[in-house]
Amino acid sequence: MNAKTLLDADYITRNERAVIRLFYKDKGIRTVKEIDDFEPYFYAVPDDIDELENEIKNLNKILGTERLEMTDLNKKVAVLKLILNHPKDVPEVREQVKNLENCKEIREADIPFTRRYIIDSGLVPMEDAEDAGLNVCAFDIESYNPHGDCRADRDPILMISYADSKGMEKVITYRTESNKNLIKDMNLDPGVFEFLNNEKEVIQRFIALIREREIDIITSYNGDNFDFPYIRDRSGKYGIKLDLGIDGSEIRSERRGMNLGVKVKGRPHVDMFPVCRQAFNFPRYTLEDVYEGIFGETKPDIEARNIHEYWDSGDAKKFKKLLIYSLSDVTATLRIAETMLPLQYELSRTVRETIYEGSRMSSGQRVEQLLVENAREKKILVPNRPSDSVAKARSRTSYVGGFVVTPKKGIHDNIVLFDFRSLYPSVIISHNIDPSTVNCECCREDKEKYIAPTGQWFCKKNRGFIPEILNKLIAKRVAIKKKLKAETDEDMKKLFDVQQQAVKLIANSFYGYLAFARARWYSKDCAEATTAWGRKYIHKAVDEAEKFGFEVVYGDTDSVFVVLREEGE
DNA sequence: TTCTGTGGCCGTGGGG
DNA sequence: CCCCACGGCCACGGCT
Repeated sequence: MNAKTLLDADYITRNERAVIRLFYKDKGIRTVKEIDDFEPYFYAVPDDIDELENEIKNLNKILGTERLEMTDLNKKVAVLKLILNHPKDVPEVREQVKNLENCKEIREADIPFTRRYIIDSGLVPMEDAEDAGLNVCAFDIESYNPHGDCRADRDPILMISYADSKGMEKVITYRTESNKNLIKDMNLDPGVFEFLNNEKEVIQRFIALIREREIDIITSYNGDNFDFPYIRDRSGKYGIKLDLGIDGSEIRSERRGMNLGVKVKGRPHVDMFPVCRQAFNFPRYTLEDVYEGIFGETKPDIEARNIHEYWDSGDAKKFKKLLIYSLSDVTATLRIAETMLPLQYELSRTVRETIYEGSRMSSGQRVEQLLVENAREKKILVPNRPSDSVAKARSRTSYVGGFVVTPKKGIHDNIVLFDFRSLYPSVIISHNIDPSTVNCECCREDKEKYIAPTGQWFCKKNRGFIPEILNKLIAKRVAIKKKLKAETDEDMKKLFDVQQQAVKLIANSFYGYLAFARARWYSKDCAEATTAWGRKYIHKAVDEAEKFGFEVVYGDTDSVFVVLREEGE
């Protein structure tokens, strides 16, 4: 309860200026810090910097310019930093500047304002979250579905279940003609099961609970695309504002790829469905399957499509089953959240992203975020995102094949799995694999360079940006593991373990990032060189293993399965 | 209120 | 005429 942690950040407009708001939990108290002296900016790469500066003088909404020398891949370039008054002006101004005669291209004009602030200020969201006494809750709704699928314009919410990290559990529902005579005979704990008069009261009670319990993190299972939109739509019907934000603002849905994300201001909503889908490799990701996959236990379940029957049945046993099912869904969600959040906190801290964003990021986005942050320190110009057509063309190009060993048929005992994904970071570091060092002019005639099996060479004179960051990450992991070994306190051990896991996850994603078609720092040459060297070392390891009587039964880009053959077998 | 997924299939059209 | 590069379109999976 003694620490201060940054939960969320946004900006508002005051007197036509953007004001950043930082939502903290500080020694158990909510605080908001406002920053009113940070201005949006981006860079223009000129053909002729004097001419460009002249052209820009004719544009409105630019507060000022600054000449800077920055690095673009392996070249030094003079750029103009354009400082604006308000982030909303960026899209318009960047189009104008892009079209100026002396502007070659614009850079870093697509980094959202609050993210830019967090990067530039060095803030670490979720720092010390474990000591901030965060109140976490989970919620889940059941809705009426006599027509099969339920639709918020037609079918009411039947109950909202709630559970929080301080031990409160609730199923909030309402009396109807079919259940009113059952309730008193059901022997339910009135502290858990609340029967109100109607759906509207249920929603109001839910909102009140989030506020009264001073919830800091709201978790759900698919709340992004089901529960929150559903409650919001039903609230609208009754004229209730779903104002769960710490500042009294309503929840907001935003597009994130093909799905939605639901944002609650200052009280981050973390949806466990996308988190689990990314963290585990299960055939299905229903709450039931994920719960069983993680904990090895089944939970009480009823067929979702029959919920309306349980509600309408007028049968005490059936109705109770529905209540218990609803409660079990929310306690399962909370348990999953409590298991998954520590790593999510750490991943967010590692890439310095709010937990709302961090918990919804792909591994590629995490790597990219880390690179963008480090680029600033090193005065490196961040490459632009590829256009759709460039990304599509990239993903169409074929790659030199990975390491493949045709599976040996049969059932094998004593299988040992060698995972080579963890090999790639050291391959990248030790051969200085980077978009700025590949086939560099400075080493063209030089014998002293790293030459990949695929023919590309990598600079030995200048350290690449990506290998440097990766090296820092690996060093960080070694240091954490050292601390973990020496630690005796169980809580601290868990924290260190999560820290090293987060670093490992991100470090192991660098190779995939280089091959990722939408990456700013995409490099086919680098990706191919990495796997080619990787294959070389795998073959070496396999040959060694075979000398000692092991046999490779299956292999792919990432791993090799080896068995030990007995003498004479 | 600067940012928006990804991969596969299929029809089209231009170049060899 | 064939091939392939390109762009448009669709589905994916979870909640009830």
